[in-house]
Amino acid sequence: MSYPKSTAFPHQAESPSVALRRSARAKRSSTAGSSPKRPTIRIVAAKAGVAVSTVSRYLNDESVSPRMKARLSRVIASLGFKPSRTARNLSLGLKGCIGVVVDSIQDPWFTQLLTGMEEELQSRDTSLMLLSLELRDRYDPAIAFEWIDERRVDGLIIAKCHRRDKALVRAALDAQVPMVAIAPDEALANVDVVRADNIAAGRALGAHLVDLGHTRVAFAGGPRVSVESRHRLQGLREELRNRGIRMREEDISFCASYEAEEGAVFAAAFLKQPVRPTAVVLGNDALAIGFIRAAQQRGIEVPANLSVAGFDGIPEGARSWPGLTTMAQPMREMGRDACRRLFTAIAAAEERAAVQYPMTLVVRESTSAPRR
Amino acid sequence: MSYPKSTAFPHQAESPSVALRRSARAKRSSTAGSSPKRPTIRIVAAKAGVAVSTVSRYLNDESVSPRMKARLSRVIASLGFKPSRTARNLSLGLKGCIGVVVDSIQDPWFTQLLTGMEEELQSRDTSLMLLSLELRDRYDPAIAFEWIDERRVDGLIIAKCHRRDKALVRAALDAQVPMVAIAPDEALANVDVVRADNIAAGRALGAHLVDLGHTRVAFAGGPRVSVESRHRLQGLREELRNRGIRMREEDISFCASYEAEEGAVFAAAFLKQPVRPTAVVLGNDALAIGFIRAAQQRGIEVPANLSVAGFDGIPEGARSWPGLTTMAQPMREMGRDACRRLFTAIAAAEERAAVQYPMTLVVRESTSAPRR
DNA sequence: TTGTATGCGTTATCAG
DNA sequence: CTGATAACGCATACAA
Repeated sequence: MSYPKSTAFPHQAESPSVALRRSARAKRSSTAGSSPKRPTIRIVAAKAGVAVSTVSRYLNDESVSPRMKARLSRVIASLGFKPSRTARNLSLGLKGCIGVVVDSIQDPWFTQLLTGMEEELQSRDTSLMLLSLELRDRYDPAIAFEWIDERRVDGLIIAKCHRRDKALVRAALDAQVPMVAIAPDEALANVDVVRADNIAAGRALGAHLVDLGHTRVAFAGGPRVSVESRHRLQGLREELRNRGIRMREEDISFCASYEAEEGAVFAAAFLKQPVRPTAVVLGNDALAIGFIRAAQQRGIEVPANLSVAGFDGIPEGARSWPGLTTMAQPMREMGRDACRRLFTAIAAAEERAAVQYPMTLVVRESTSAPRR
Repeated sequence: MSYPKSTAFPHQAESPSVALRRSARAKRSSTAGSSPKRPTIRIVAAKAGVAVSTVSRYLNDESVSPRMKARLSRVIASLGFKPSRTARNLSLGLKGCIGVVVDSIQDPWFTQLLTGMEEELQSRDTSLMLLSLELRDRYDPAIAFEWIDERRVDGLIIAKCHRRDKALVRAALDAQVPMVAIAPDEALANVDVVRADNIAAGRALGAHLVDLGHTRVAFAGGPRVSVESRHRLQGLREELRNRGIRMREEDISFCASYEAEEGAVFAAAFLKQPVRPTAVVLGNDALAIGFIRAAQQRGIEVPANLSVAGFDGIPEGARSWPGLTTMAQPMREMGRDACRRLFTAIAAAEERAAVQYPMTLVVRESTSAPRR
């Protein structure tokens, strides 16, 4: 049943270009009518008795007389004509393709974003190229630089832009490749930014915990440099203070990354304390999930012994037990918006802007009133 | 801090085509030297003192004299020339883009697959279009049909092809759009198929459980029509029988889908039994995760009271507690292979094939010896 | 092996 | 408002 290695991968022998050329040749020679050959703008023009330029205008500007519109509309429908996006792109000097860069495609946070982008790209008939910066277990932005240098993409979306990506951002800026950053870890000048309102989210989560009766709350963010984490902490701290609770410095820490493993690492240290906070807020859901796993491993019951909450609202948080209380980002909408902004930037280099989306509190089982 | 709705979405006002045309116009008129204008094959030819066709051949056939090769290689390097993929595609009648269809992009199973595709597509400089068949909460393959009818993609990869997708497969076949199916739920004729060896995987998991000392094992698959589930069960059953254990019909069932929710539904029924098996194998990891959540919710300890295992090897299974014992598929490699096969199919309509990849046992915390 | 000429399907320019 | 024609950058018959 298992496959013989020798026949399982016979596809590397031939270079891509050679293979594709053979394809085209075959297509042209096989005039055996097998392919009905799609109609072109020229055929439409001929059948309508007008010039191709008129058809082109009809397709774009619409600066055509009503009578002409009606006629062309009929001819196009009867022919089933669909303009060739490839030819259009060649003429316009576009690629019909945008690049999407992220640390890892596997990140569930990104997956939701991608769903939003999918929606928007479909309606534009634009394709995308994906790049995981850590695909091969080490940071490697080389391909992104190629995209920029060789203008292989019409624009760039960079998700969770870190400090280490600064060179990438600069390259895109220099090459005048339009770019949108989603939830960058740092403030970015001259770049469209789409992110959630983290300060407000921190406040909302703080309110939730205070309402439950907690009086000592810990926070463990992602990397210390992450502005997202700092804002979440800021909001949390503000809300607690407004409610008369002052966070202790010893209850505030930062993890090496936003990965679940680091949440577990933090848990190991945190749970050693003889007397500890009754609730802990992690910098994101992944950290929280890693934290809860480590806590359960040690026999700590969540939320009976300890309330835990996160940020992002990834689906995984709803599938585990206890379900994770979190501040959810409107990821799908943010993904759509990032695409829209990118397209307007591609169309015309206008002024950059930054938006903030509100997050919504999702209460599940990982938070409860503290034990008295 | 939160955004005013009126300014958050100013991007829908203009039609995509109008916007893009403005862009091109701007580019051409702004001859202010801002864009260094990438060199073309014609410029290379001129600088090398040869015909463009020679350069083209150098780029593709390589049927060029060694001296010419050396010269062109130098010129191309000095100019930093990169061929335009758009122009190449137009000439070859290709799109430079493949379509990838799946029930939901959010499926972690698919996410791993996508990572493999990413690798392969990068090296080919090909982009992709994504389609979630259930993006808008109901099955809607309309866009996939458009891709096929309008030849908007050079080929199609369909992940987890179900019975309901038969019309799609037939349309692609009729339109002669090359296609590769990954882990289809049914047997498919005339289509390249990439899947894991589910029978062997079922056996391996059965061996693991018998080795632990289990003598009564239950199985709950995905939909009854799924050939993947049936094969997994078949392998499991065979291995148990070989070890002298006969599965009871009452211990075999199927879920309405492969989603976590259905695992929880099954758990509700399963856990009602006064006397029950000491181990349960779910049709995939998602079902197993849903099952475990429901079990924990009812105070059942896994694996102390019940061992649980799944198939697929999604990352989430490693992040929960207890970690999920599973048969892992080489998803990344399968994603790569699917792309490779698609490209060979695009290059030349050869005979179809089917491969099976071996799965590997990953033992985590959700399985243990049964309580005596 | 190399050069010439033409085609791929669309848009932009400039007359009419 | 409409038509003719030159790009866009590359591939390929065919001839040399």
